[in-house]
Amino acid sequence: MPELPEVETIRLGLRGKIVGLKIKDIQVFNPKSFIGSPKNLRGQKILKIWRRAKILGMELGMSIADPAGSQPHPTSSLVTTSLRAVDGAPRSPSPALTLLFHLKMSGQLVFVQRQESRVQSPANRFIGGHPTEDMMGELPNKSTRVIFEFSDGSKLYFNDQRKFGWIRLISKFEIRNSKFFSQLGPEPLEKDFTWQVLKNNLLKHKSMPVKVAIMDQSAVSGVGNIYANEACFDAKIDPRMKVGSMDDNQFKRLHKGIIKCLKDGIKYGGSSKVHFVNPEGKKGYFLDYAYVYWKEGERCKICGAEIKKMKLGGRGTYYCPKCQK
DNA sequence: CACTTGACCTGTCCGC
DNA sequence: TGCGGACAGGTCAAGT
Repeated sequence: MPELPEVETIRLGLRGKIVGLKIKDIQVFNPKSFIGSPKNLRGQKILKIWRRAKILGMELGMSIADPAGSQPHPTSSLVTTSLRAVDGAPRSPSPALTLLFHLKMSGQLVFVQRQESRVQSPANRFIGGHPTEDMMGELPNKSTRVIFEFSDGSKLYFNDQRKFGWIRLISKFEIRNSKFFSQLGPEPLEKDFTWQVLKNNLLKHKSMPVKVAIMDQSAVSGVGNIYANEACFDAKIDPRMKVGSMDDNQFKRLHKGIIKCLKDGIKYGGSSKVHFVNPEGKKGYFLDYAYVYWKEGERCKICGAEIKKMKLGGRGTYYCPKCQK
């Protein structure tokens, strides 16, 4: 599910709520959803929350004055093995830890204040002109895989119907050295993401349909199926077009289209086809403003032609046959 | 080597 | 009403 705009929406929503909170307890209902040793979390404070591609990170720390911090650091195989791997590296008694979240297809992160009722709250907030809509029922529900409880009594629910998502507790060191992070392509909303960078990275896959290529996270990070469809439409490029036969103008339009669609995604609070909700349990409205994704059989908002669907690289692909050539 | 398929899971929808 | 199959926004490994 969540692509860059959805993960960013979660980051923005959680930022003001959980930074500074101390983790009191954690419940793991599905072991595969949490990698690492959950008990290492007790007493850790959330210092910072960041996003890279579709990954959300929470930096943790113990305050010196905190009695919990003076407890022996429980052994985490993940943490200790990698620290030992560096010869001569001083072994910190309590390495700085980070929680990573990948929501994959159906993950949700919902924050609930202490004793806050989960009944429908008044629709008094607006995103993109919409009253926000509460999508959550009671929590926990049958998709709840992990619950974080903070010392002020508030809770963070990790719900994930399909169980593809994961939470991983690792050291900062491992992040810096992980193959996963080093292979990620540029952040599309940073200024070093130029059209030439996009072109060079995509040209690794000359014979690939462009829509499939921009979902390669090493070419540009954070674009998934929804925004790949919309970016091709915005750029007026047939999603089947081979990367190798694109000219510079098309790369420039595609570059612009990717950025525009991702920014719109964030502006409208993400896409909620089925699962996505923000940390308040409310849906996002990007799909109300989308041109092709999930619009098969509808009229193109630009030219009136019928939006078509096909399969490309195994994924549902939507396009306007008249606008995109 | 480039690209596709299958696997990981649960739930929904559609046709018979 | 029930059953089988296709499909769903991500990513990795295995296969062609």
